[in-house]
Amino acid sequence: MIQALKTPRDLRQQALAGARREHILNAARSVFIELGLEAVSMREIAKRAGYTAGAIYSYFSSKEEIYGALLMESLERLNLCVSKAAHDIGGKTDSALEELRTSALAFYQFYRDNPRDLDLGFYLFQGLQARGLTSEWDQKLNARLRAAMQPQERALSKLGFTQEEVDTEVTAIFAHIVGILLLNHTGRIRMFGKGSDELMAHYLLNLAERLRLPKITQEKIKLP
Amino acid sequence: MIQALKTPRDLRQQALAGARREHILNAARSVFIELGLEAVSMREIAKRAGYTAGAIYSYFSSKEEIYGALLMESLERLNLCVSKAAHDIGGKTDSALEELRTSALAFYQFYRDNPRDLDLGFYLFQGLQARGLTSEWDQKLNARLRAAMQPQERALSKLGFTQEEVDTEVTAIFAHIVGILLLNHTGRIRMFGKGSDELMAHYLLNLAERLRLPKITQEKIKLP
DNA sequence: CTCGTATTATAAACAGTGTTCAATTTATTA
DNA sequence: TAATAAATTGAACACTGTTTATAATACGAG
Repeated sequence: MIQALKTPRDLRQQALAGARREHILNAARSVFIELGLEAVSMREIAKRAGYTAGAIYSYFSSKEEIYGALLMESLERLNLCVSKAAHDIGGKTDSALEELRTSALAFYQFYRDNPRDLDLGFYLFQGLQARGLTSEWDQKLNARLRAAMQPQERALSKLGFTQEEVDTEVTAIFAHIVGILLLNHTGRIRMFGKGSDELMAHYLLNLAERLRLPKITQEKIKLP
Repeated sequence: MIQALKTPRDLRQQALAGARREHILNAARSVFIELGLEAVSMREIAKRAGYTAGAIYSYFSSKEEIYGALLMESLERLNLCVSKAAHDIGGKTDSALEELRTSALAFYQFYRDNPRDLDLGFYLFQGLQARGLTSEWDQKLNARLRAAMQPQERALSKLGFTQEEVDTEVTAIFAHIVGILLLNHTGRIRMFGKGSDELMAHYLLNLAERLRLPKITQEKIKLP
């Protein structure tokens, strides 16, 4: 029977299905937080949710899609964290540089203090499409990640950079912070006898000086 | 029968075993290069080596140990590549800054042009001990990775930095390059509409300016 | 050359994994 | 209450890394 308009019953069932989906997501998050990414299995998630492994596939098309949903949540928290920090400092100072530093620092601290979220990000962002996640997911996640950089972009704009320069600078800052986080996360940072906080502080200080540099034309440079 | 000294036969067998180990390693490398890290399985390696999966365990104690051996090879190539670049430029200029840039660039280019090696590094360096690799492996791999930074350290020393400062700077450079590579590798760099070469060029230029900065005391800074 | 010993490879099994699907139970409407 | 739709199961499938008893092979000693 074809039914174009949704009856009240369909709506109710849809809501219930949504709640069940959320319930499974909670179970997945709990096992992820407790046991870590590598230990997450469909059967373990199902056990905690009071289900059988197969049942989960009525609500998620794959395990990776669950990861995707968890990562989306994570990025949402990141955005909350960063924008809150930017807002707080915004009221206390009119220095765009301080805003930039605070936003960058908040980004760094979020992942420093929530290593599981870093796990998830590193894992899933490597080969989204390779893991069966559609490019729709890719775009959504990208958008939320980039949104977390927005306070920094605004600050850079205030500092007088052109849009082109803002893009370059924010990417550079992002790369550096991610690099520090990765080094710290993999323990490889001990290789140099440094701490990630130390490195981050060093970078933020240098940042202040670097942004007063004369503008540089990069067009001439072509790496071999 | 206890035999302290090795008989000629033992030596011969040991050599043969070594050759077979190398043969298996070659098979593993070929499947890794062709199919990628995720597609590597013991049975596939065994098939290419003309073995059965179980036989491999006479030569490697685990799959991760094969990865470890491959990563060690990879780091050896990296070292060759970087030190060659540093040596070549060393003859052409007496500018320590150019040496620094060239070494850093060579490091970047190696991984840009050999994404499989980056795969391996990212995968294995996350949780070496978590994957059953002994801390002996950890130390060896760390040493080879750090060795690839040595030309940069030497250049920084020439530039008059103290050992403490050299450590900080080389770690910062390492972090930044790794960050760029990760961004590029995961495709996340398109998020900002930039290319990794562009970013790297930008960084190397800024590097020139940054290193003329007045020395900074970081001790005062404590991140919350 | 043959025998007995070591070395080496095999094939099967084990305990997992993600995923699919026919069958069954549960819930809701007519 | 009967018919229909939705939700859940449990078994199966094709994998994975790893272990181990068994069989095949190579090799030196007599």
